[in-house]
Amino acid sequence: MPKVRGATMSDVAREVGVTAKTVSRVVNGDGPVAEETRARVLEAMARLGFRPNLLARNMRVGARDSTVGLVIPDMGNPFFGTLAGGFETAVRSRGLTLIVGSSNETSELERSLISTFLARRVTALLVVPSADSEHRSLRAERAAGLPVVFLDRPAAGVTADCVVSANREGARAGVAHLIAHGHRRIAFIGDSPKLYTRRERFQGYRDALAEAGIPFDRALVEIGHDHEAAAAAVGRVLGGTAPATAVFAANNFAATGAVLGLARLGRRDVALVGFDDLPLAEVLDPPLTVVAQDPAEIGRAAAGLLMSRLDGDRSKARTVVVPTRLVARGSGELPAP
Amino acid sequence: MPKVRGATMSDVAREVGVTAKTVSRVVNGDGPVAEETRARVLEAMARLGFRPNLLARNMRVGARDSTVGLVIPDMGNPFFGTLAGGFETAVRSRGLTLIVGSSNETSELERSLISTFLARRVTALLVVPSADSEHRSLRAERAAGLPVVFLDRPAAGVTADCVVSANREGARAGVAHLIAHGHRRIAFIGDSPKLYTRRERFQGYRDALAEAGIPFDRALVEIGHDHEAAAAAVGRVLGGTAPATAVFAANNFAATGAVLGLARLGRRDVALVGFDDLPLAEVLDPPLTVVAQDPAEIGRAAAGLLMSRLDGDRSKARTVVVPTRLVARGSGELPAP
DNA sequence: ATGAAAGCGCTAACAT
DNA sequence: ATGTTAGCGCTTTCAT
Repeated sequence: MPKVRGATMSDVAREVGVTAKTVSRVVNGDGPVAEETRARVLEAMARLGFRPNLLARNMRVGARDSTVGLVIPDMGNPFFGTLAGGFETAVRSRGLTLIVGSSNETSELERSLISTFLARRVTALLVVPSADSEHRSLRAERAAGLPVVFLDRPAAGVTADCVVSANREGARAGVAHLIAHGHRRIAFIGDSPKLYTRRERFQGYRDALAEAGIPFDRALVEIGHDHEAAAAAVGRVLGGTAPATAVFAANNFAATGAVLGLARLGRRDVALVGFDDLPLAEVLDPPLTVVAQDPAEIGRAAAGLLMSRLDGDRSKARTVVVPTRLVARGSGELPAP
Repeated sequence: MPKVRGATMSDVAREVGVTAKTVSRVVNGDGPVAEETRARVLEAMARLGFRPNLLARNMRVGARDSTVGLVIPDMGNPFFGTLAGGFETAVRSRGLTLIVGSSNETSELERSLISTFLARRVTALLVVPSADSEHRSLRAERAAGLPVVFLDRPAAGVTADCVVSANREGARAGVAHLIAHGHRRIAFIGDSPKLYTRRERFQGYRDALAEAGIPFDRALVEIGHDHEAAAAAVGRVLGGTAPATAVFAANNFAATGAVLGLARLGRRDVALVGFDDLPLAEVLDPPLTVVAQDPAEIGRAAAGLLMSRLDGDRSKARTVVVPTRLVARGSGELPAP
């Protein structure tokens, strides 16, 4: 294993015939340094390929590591990727670097990642909590002043800052859109009810029905964890004596599954609104109407929350709700028969 | 700004009435410690909420920081996200943490990120180089033993390990697939020729034509940087006196643009093969045939390369080519008229 | 304008 | 089985 040790300040100092402290002054531009000395130091730095060791600096200064730890379920999911990107861009100017890990929605990996991040003395912690995790252990860290923000879903076990989408209101708006086009039999296809986002969106669905005075029908509620399950669910809600005329798909998989299911059935008369946008939504036939989330904004909001905490804001935990936006493209505007 | 300073080994030691070194022994389980001492140390650690400071440890041990710096153009792009995920999973067991930054395809941000990572003394550096960047400055780091791997595209200025998709061969296979279905007038819609991946894929396109003895026709080559441009390009190659009967879309945008363009023209008779898979490919009508890349495998391959370097492999720079896979779904199997 | 000494939190290499 | 000393690379605090 090669020693990758680079030149240190002392190395540079020795070259020039000064002390490490002088080099430090040149590097950080604080104390006064003679022009000629500075020049020679800079020259030696360049010649030796010196890079100041940021970790040693942080340690001596007593600062935490200039990183923010982010735990997301899956880096390949563009929702979380975009969120991370929005956050990173927003904190970059503050000199913070993003360190990420994916939990695969398991509480074990999540715990282990958080633990690593804390051992690294991250400046702040951002977590998309997995379904079954709890975070009592973070109370002490929070009490000690470590900013903690939960993303996309609130956490169990701690009260902490949190940024979520307007799931309930977004779903309400999506379903109201279908109702406005004359539908009264609207199916809901979503995740398992144990998921926070599904519960919220389901509430929004019921809100919209209630507002319009449409009775709730259990038979129109289906679970579809993946494409195929959702496609099958579409078949069920479209059958029976009082079939649905419209579908509200409460997540990405449900939406694409619904598209697939409708295509297989050759049904071009069923209205469809999905929750969360898809890159190909507009090339579908008909183009898919969705309730779009704004993951980059969730990241930015988290960054804002975090930075205000770093600036000394000790007020009680806040929850930021990031608005969704109804994007009407065609599939949701099919009229009721 | 709150002091988030946690308990140190000395704090724990003082509590128990031993020396820091003893606590260190307990934490790292190296030297011998009396059962009773160990118990009391553990108790004190728990009580004080002690977390060993990994950064201080790495510094003292003379190890580099246990992170790998990864520079990608865009975290929201699932290709890079999946790549990062594949890498992260593969190196996790080695105790390496991923630190990421996005360059937005700009050489300035890329340079700045690399610089930050080097200042943090990352264990290794992974870069998806932006088009106009050059990395001469990394020669010294490489020479000093820092593992550097370029991803998706080779870099200018340094010879280093590199992992890329089988762009040329993949494109060749995709176009050959169209030829096998009787097409002889096959359009190529892709990025600007200054991009490495486009150049490779274009070569593959020409390889396939040459193999089949089909003359190359400049008029069938179009640039489409985004959906709309690609959709428009489709219109052009389908017009004229000798229109295309099939389209090879050399990237994601070109592929979705082509789908859009064909839909707008109401053309269901034109065969289409895209390069790089899409989550919705199978719900399109007809389902989209693609040459799928394997971003997770690119990440894993990079991890493998990297770890062998960390294990002392000093052999000359290697380039790993990750195979692509033709996924026939329907759009590519439409027969030539 | 520059330097000397001490120490951030931890551990290597010795003691004892 | 435990403690001492020194020092990783840097910066603080005081000198000079």
